[in-house]
Amino acid sequence: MPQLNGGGGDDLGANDEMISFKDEGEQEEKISENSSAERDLADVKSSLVNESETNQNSSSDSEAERRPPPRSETFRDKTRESLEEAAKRQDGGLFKSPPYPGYPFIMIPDLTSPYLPNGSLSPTARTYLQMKWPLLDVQPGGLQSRQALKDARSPSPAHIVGPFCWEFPGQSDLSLHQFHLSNKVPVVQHPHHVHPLTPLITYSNEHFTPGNPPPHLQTDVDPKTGIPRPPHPPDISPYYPLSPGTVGQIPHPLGWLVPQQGQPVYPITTGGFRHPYPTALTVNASMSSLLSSRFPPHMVPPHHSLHTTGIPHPAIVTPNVKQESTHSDISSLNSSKQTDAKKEEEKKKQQVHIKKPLNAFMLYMKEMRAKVVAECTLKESAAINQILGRRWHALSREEQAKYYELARKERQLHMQLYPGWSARDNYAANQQGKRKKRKREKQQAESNGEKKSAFATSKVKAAVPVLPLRTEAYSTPPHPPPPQWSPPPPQKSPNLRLNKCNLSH
DNA sequence: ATTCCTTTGAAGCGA
DNA sequence: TCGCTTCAAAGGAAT
Repeated sequence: MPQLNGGGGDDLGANDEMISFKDEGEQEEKISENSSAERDLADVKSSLVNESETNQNSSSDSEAERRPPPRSETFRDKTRESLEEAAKRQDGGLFKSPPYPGYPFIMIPDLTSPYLPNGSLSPTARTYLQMKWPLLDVQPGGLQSRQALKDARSPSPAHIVGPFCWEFPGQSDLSLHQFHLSNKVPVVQHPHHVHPLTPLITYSNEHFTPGNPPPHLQTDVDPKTGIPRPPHPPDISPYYPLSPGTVGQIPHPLGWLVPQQGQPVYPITTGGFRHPYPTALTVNASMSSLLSSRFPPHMVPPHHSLHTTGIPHPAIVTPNVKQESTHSDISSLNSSKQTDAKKEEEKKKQQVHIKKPLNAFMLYMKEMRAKVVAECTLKESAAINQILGRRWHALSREEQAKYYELARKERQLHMQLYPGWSARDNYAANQQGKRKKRKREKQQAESNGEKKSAFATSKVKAAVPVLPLRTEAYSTPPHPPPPQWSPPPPQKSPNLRLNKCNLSH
């Protein structure tokens, strides 16, 4: 693990960590991105050659099919214009425009040591926290930034890192930049998607339901206990953000993504948050005590999917709750209550699923996915992940180190939260070797000469357009690839579906 | 409805 | 210790 200069000690910010994201670093970031994009491009081009040679029968008009049909721009343009105008007016300059359209506002400042030696948050960390939790009040030291943050908490969503995002029915494949506001967060997001600016470490976003009432309408009472809760869980790291059940306490960054809610999530309450990870990588005392009191040392009982605040922890997934409970309730009326109770118990046991902490790459993916999606027409995660994998390798050591460090803290916090948890638990939980067999079969098939991945030979691949390629989503590359650019590492399984990525670079 | 695909990294497990 | 496997996320596609 590379040692990061997390100290900084400079109240001006951790410059070393901001290289890629500060103003001048934006260029570097662009270069980096362009390099990776260029490399992607090169790969894709070569793939194109190969594919066009070997797969000439592939459909060439599928891209046209995939494209949304031309439609009236009036509403969208008007909306965009008015919103842009509003955003321009309200943009206090806190968040600068990204290098190019389609580049989300992503800043990864010094994650290793967000605290300055004096104990205060470094500006970059503040920015990061602010980014991750736009509504979070991370007290800055400077008056200016304080004011900026204050502005950011103003009721205007345009201020905030806030991705303005409207999804129009049938426009899921829109050129995203058409929706960008001043902050240009290129997200057209399905309601259940996770915005790139949401905390990286959201173990489970599935629970987030846009239909939740706005926070200010929430009764701040624990639904289970009926005991009033503090507005913010004081001991929960924002990196373990509140899962859906928590939306009531803390406005979710995606709050404004759901226009139909119509309820602004502002103003927000301040304070209550702490450092993303407890100082010195430990859960603070109060949290530890809470954990120790609520979490058995070896396993987390089902009801402990609720966190110390009664908030379900994002790492705990309780799928398939749905309406089955009601079914069972009904059936319990007819059948033996005891057997039903037993069944429910077993169900609950099965439902509790503490997910693995995300590794560095997963964190990176989570953050960058939306960006790649915005840059390309790709939507298939498999293809996106290929690109992300390349970009991951294209990252500098320092940049990767940030994610490694983040992942390390993630694991530590996970360990603190679930002392008895083991990855093995999730092994057994799923199908017991099903995939093992499949993979073995697959490998066997590969060894028999079937070298193309199933995906590559699927209908999807046939539908992947060779040409033309969508160009409108990409802007002209602001910078040529850096001279130090080096070819990407060999891919495990090159996939031609990357062709769907834009090649206009 | 479920599984696959695809990526990297962490962790488990058998040899 | 080594090598293999699973699982984290993601969502379209395939089954």
